[in-house]
Amino acid sequence: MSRGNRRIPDATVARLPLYHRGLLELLRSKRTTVSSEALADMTGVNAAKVRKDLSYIGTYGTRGVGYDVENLLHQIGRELGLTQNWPVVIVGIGNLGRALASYGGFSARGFRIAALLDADPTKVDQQFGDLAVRPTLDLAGIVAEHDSVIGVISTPGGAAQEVADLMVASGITSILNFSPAVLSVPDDVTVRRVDLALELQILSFHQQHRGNAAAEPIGDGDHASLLLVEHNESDSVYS
Amino acid sequence: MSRGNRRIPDATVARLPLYHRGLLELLRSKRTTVSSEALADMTGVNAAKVRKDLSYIGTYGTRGVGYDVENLLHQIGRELGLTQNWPVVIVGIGNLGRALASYGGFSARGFRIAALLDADPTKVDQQFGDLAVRPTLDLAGIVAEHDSVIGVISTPGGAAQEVADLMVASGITSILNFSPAVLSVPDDVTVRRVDLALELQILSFHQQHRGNAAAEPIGDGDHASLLLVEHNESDSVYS
DNA sequence: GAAAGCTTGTGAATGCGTGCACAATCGCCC
DNA sequence: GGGCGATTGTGCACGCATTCACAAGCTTTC
Repeated sequence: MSRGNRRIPDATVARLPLYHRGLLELLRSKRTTVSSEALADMTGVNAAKVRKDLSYIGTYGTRGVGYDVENLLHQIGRELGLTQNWPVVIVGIGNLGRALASYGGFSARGFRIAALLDADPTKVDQQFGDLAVRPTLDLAGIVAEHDSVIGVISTPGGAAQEVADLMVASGITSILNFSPAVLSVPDDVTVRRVDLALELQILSFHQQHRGNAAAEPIGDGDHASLLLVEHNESDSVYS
Repeated sequence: MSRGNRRIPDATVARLPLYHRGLLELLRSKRTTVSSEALADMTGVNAAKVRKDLSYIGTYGTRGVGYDVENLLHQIGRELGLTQNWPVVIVGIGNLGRALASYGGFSARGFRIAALLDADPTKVDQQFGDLAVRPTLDLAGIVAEHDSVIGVISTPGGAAQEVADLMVASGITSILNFSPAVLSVPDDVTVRRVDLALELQILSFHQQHRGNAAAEPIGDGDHASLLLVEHNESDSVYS
């Protein structure tokens, strides 16, 4: 909407929050303008890429000077929809759900935790901060009370699809999924998945393929001794 | 090493853990073979992409039949280095650090939490599960005791670079960074960043650009009323 | 033992993202 | 008021990733 009419590439969307954070920092240190190169250094991005990214949302820079910090911050915030203070509902109040519930970074960046839900009756009514846990089935009612709720799933993998279905039925169209499950949802629903173990496994790959001479993998070439660590999802961060 | 001699593309590495998890599930349900299409359905990936990804690590399929679940699981696990039971050290025992410490998914997938560290003296010696929190400065000693430690940073953003420097100095070459800070490290160190607020902001973008008729952004075109939610990183998930 | 039916592995085409390089433009100074 | 240094915005070329399409190859059936 407004100026930037071209479609914004996904890769750019993923970096806009990075610039937003960098600009916030500059604002606090009273800088009024910033060059693409300075912003690039702060965010670990190539300077040309910064300029191209910003060009998708409009022409807010001044040649020979740079970008006005305050204005650019506002424009990016508007593009990202951070002016709206989106209500967030967290389903699954295990270790991770609790950590998310007390995460200052959410409320500090345009999000407001509207409710904590859990299907376990022994968890219902427990108090975290100024919110009490409510039964998962209250979801539809809560969504109806707010505009454009964003759903967060921090249940074990086994319950995730069920929760997602409930979210979709309640009218939620944006879901952040912390469970290892791969969710299937209608096309008009956006799901982002954050998988903690997966990230470690990717690191493991790099560690393994670095020259580091750590012990060779066990059972190389002989997979009779198949490693099969138990796969118990119940006593996890989710429950 | 061994068969797959070609370099494996990053995009493929990021998907291997997905296949690994899918295969684990198949193994539990006693399936002995699986086609690329079935695996694709389970993981939400295109079938041709599955085959190409797998072809990078070797030729383990049988035409007309599919892949042997047990063998493929072993091969992917070996490629990812999951046979090694990597020691993981978590620095920053706030809400998130605690959630990670009790995360069953880590120990269930080839990782073992070797130590919990925090710079705050009031946190030191607190017990979580069977581990006591130790001072951050013990890091070098702990790394020396183990092979190929993977570092996890769950401190507030302000302390992250300092912790990263300490990790690098201690010999750690793989870091998982949950803080919002952008770390600068030597080229031979791999850093992956998981930013919870960033994920929500990406969702916010999609929500905003969906046709949904939710209220237009406040202060459109007039950025005098700049949104400036307070940016207090101290009372967060990290502390 | 030949034919039919699957399924893999991969060549080739396409699309997306990245980064260089440079013209266009601005502010500043003399 | 003109020249100079700085910085943006973007055309273009390159490389990586995705997807299609199909030959190669295995198993089963008759």
